[in-house]
Amino acid sequence: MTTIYDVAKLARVSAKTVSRVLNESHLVAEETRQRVLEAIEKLDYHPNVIAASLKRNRSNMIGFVVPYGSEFVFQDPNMMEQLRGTHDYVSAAGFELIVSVPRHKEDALQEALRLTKNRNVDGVILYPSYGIDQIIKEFQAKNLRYVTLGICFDQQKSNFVEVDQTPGSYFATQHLISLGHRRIGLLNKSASFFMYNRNDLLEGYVQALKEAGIAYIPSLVREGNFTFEDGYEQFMSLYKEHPDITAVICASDPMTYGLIRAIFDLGLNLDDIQVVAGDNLPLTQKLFPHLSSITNPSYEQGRQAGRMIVSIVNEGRGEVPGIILNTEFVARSMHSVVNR
Amino acid sequence: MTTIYDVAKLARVSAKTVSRVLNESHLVAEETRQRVLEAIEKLDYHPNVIAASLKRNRSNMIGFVVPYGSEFVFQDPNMMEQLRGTHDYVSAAGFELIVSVPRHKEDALQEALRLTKNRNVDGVILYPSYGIDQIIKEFQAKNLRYVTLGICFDQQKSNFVEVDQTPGSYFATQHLISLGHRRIGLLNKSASFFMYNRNDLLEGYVQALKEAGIAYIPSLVREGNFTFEDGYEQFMSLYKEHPDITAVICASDPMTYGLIRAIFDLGLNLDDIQVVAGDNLPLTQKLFPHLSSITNPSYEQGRQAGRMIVSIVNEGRGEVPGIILNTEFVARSMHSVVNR
DNA sequence: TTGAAAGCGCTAACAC
DNA sequence: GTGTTAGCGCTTTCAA
Repeated sequence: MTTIYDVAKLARVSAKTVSRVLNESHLVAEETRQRVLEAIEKLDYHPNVIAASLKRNRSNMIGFVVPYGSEFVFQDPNMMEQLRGTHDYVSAAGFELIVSVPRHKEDALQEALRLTKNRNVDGVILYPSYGIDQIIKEFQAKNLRYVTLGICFDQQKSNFVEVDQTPGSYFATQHLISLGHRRIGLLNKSASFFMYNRNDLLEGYVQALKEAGIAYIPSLVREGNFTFEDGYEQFMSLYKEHPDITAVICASDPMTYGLIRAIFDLGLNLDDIQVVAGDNLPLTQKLFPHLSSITNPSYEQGRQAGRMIVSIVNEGRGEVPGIILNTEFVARSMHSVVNR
Repeated sequence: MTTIYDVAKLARVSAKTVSRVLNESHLVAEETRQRVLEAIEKLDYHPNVIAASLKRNRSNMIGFVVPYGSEFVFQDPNMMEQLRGTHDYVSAAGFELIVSVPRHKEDALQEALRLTKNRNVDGVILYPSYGIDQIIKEFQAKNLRYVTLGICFDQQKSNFVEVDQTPGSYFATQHLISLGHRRIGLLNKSASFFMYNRNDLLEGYVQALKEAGIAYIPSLVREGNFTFEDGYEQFMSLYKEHPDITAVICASDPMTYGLIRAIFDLGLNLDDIQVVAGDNLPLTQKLFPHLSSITNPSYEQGRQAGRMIVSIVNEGRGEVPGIILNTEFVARSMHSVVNR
């Protein structure tokens, strides 16, 4: 196996000079540099990054740790968008991305700690889930690098990238009201996903209703865990209780698919119930091009988390201010109630 | 930072004994072992995997390298299923998984070589794409570890996990024929995806037609790159040329979605055109529960590739026999032509 | 069953 | 602009 010393010998310089050419070329005389580069080329030399990592105490790897199990993660298009955003940023910044989905979701946080403490990675991106406040305290106490996708605990001021869904649901509700809808359902995310966060989707919905002078009826709001199945079942139950419902806003695209399937199974179609999709994913736009949608900046969220962890690692900072991204609303349909 | 020496000192043993407790506990007296474990606990010691990697010349990381760009990869449900299969196997075997999607697809193979030569990873899982024969030769010459998802070149006998799509398309075609269909379209994968492989989807289709005494009409077969857009456009063009078509078989689920969208946009529905989906992905089953489908063992393919690369790395073998997985066909619909 | 010493391949200090 | 020396934290002879 060819090492830096083989290159040094062939180029008639010291190992350190080879190292300089590799890492800080500008500190080396051009002539020497060329000789070294030739030797590298001739020997097909590839620096051993593991050795460099040991010396530098830096692995140039970032961990992406998610709970919920692999069948959820890799099949959830939003999580894939987040992962994609992180991958793109982090790899452009010269880091490798380690994706880790622990077997049991309870292990996720320990896994993140393990990756970091073992110096496998320079920092991790994490999902808030049960028990994370303790883990974050440990990260902070030990000065380990982390960023969370969402807020972990009350008063958290730093190291998070959150999405505020208030604007999306507010404008969606407003739009539906302007089309004449009065009985508007909301398939909300479930309370267990809020962590210490406010119930933003509901807030936007309630505010828009209030401004229009429409009574807020709690039973028009159902909760689910972002899945197809929840979307299906919650709408079935919602429709049973409120057969006069004319529009529904969804918290996620998978829920939207479940809702649409339920609509078809009830013998209805998308003209009977006005649906607002939850994420505005490419696939949803293609499959159901006429659906209005809340947009969810998943890719950007992952990307920002990547940017944040890279800057934390590169600049040695322990904390950087948290970021809040906003949802938007895209109107695509003009079906009003009276037109039906 | 606490090292193995700190633990050794506290436990009043040598560093090597601590190392033994960590790696080969059985060679240490139980009493000593307990003392060491206590010290590890007390100091919250976490072995530095980078240092161990350097010494062992083994990183315990596997690379998963794909061409096509991140917006394709992370949005393609089949690739995610493969990734999931690889992740699950590889992480259960004690490896970390590095996911790498080069910016430009032309860089993918160099990226795989780089990861391996730099000792970032112990082995890589690769997609065959243009120019891979050369790269594989380099892997073989330098005795580097790799597995390909599909066959790279003529006569390749080892280190691949391939899927043979003949059975799926054969049974799908047979099924449609038994329902009375005679004009059956095939939205095939494009020739550039075959590599040195045979055109298996077409083979199964042609054979079933032949056995039923139905003429094979080449213009009923269209090609696409597995995408929604290709499914949409190819069916539009197919239907224009063959308005008497009554059934279509798809090479992938994304193409199936495009096809279905095209059917709707033409003012037809799923009773007019009998559709056979391409992959039998969970989402497809949920969205279109009545669709018959070819099954594509993507998860298993990824898993087997993981198993293969792990055994290559662990047992130091350069080559293991290739594996060929089969597609199947799941009949879910009984719409015959005469019933319409 | 345990330990001492050497060294994996690189880079940071410090010389020159 | 370049080289020498030491050492990152672990594991591997080899000896006791």
